[in-house]
Amino acid sequence: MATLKDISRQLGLSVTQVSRALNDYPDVNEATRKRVKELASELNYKPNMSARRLVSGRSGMVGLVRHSFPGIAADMIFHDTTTKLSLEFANRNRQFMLHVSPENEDPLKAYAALRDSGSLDGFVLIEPFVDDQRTDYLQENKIPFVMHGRTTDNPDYPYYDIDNYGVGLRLAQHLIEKGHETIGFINGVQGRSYAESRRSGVSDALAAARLPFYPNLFFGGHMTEAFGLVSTIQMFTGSGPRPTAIIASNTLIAKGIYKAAHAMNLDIPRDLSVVAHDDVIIGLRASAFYPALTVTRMPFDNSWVPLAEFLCDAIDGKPLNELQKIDIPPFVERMSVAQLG
Amino acid sequence: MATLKDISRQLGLSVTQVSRALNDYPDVNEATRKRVKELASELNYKPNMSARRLVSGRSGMVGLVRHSFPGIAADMIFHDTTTKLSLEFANRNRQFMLHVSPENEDPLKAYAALRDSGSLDGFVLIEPFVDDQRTDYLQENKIPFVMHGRTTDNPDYPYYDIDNYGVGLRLAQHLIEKGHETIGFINGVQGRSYAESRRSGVSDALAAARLPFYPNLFFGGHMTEAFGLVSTIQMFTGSGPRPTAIIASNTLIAKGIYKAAHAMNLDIPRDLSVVAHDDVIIGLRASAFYPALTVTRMPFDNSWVPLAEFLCDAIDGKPLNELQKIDIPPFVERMSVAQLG
DNA sequence: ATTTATTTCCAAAACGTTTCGGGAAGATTT
DNA sequence: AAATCTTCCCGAAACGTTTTGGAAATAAAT
Repeated sequence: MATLKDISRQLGLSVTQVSRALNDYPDVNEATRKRVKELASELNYKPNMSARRLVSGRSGMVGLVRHSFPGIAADMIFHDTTTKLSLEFANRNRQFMLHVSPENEDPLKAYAALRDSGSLDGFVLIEPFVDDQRTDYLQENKIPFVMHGRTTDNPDYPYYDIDNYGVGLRLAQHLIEKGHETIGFINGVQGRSYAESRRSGVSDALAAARLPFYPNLFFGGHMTEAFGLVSTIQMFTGSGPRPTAIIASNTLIAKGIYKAAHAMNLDIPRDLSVVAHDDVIIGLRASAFYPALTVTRMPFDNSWVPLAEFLCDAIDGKPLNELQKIDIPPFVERMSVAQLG
Repeated sequence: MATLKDISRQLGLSVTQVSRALNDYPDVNEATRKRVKELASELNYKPNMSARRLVSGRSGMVGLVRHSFPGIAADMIFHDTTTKLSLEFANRNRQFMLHVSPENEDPLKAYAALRDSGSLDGFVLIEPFVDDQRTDYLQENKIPFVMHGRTTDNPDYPYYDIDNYGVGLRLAQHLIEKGHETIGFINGVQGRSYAESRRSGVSDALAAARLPFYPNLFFGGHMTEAFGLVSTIQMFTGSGPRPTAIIASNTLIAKGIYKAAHAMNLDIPRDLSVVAHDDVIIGLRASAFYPALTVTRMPFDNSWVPLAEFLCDAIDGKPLNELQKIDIPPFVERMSVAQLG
């Protein structure tokens, strides 16, 4: 409720000087600064954000836009994302807006509307597709953003990602080293860039070993336990070759594979080997699988700090080369792979 | 980027008149209004929110504050709440801020800081306790809010709630009518107002039938499947009387009861009857239990529209009596209760 | 004694909108 | 012909900051 004017009046100073005192400008007497700050905290002065924004052109707010869809309430990873990002931004004195847009609305419209109205400084983008329209649009309109993932190998915008190509490569190589030749792969949704990168990695590893990539042993879809289970059963009931090992794109899928193996009386790893990438999803520890699951491991939680930091820095105009990071998930060998031959 | 001034200059009008034209004031010629609106949309004019806020004193933004805690990522109901509320507010042209405050921070401070800085018009409060500090604080500081639930029976602030006393009463009465005399109750966290109300309902129903309320058959805690399972087993392995029926405060708990019964070789409903309140949590349909679960039923999803509406209306100054609503969950009898005696 | 720095301050403009108090022109009533 | 409505418009103030371009006073250097 108290304004700069109130403080300046009570202290016999100008509004200017009060503002400068509070913002730690050098050209104000230390004694004055002290008086100002004391009175400010006594009056419980809080700068009016709207006024500050109006003059600075910044809102101090960042946002995340997502389409509503029927299963949104069940999307734990999205939930994790929103809460953790909100916390990270709060720590950086930025406010976090969650905008869930109606299903029928153009997603790009939401970005523009939020930015043009001056209420948002930038965005966190999640779940990129290989062919993603948002990056072009935002770049054209000079709207700052940071991407969780990448659309291409070496994009010209801020991002945090993990080496998904390496994940696919490493997991496949491990199975190959162990003598496997008929390898299944249950991946994430086709078109999602992380999924395509992993696919390339797997594909290149197989090609390098002159092993075939069987189309009927490859599945792409939403990474749930049910999807892993159904896909595994299809691999074993179809007409094509049966796999001796399966690569899972996350631990939920791996869980489904374990359940399918159990249902079909297959022993892991004797009859079927399994490897996966482990995002360290809550309530699902790869080391607690039986037998313990061999994985590449990189917690999702490692993303939030760089994402928040990069976005804040991007808004503040830091150069691009300091706003990009790729983590390489270490490989953790456990008990879920058998040596063949 | 385009401002009122740009439009006024191009049209040879005053800024005033352009503003009034766009805001549908009556004292502007229809022809003029049309010209203005056309040019505005052609220039892709979006009113600057900061400026509008500065003069109106409102921000057009509402928020939800929650403490971070270790299990926050697993809290599906909270996730449901945030996404659905964000959507509802977006539909009402309000923006939704999610503020997850650090664990060590005073929650009340966050409310004050957000309000005083003029960046938020009001709050949605969730998960009230019987002894909740927030309502007093917010009312004292004249900060608008709406409560999901109630702290007392007939509070003087906007809220949406269900008749939790009635839920407890109805479920207990049903078991009593069926001849049950030794009834267990697995409730939500003690001190949460919905849990205390249900407890009163159950307690009153038992008292009216002159039946005892066994302390060792009563459990209160976080409503998870694990909690239901463990509590049930404790009821049957303790030294006190064994229940013939259990009331569960939600369907997750009921699921735990079913699992415990299965593990202990108890048949539902022959050896143990179960009733529950059903919030219609995603992925857990009471009608798909085996045997189908008898419940009082009121979807959580019914809350979002009144909550969003009440908060918007409260900010706009509507009278209190139009901002309160209590839904009464209908009773749905299925197959999980046996007739005794 | 004059110039040159340094320190500490301020008035005024600017950001983009809404709102208040009129005012001019034309139409309608006395 | 004068007075009274309508209709349509506008200038100026206000909201609370930050920023710009100095200015006054004192200290230091010439």
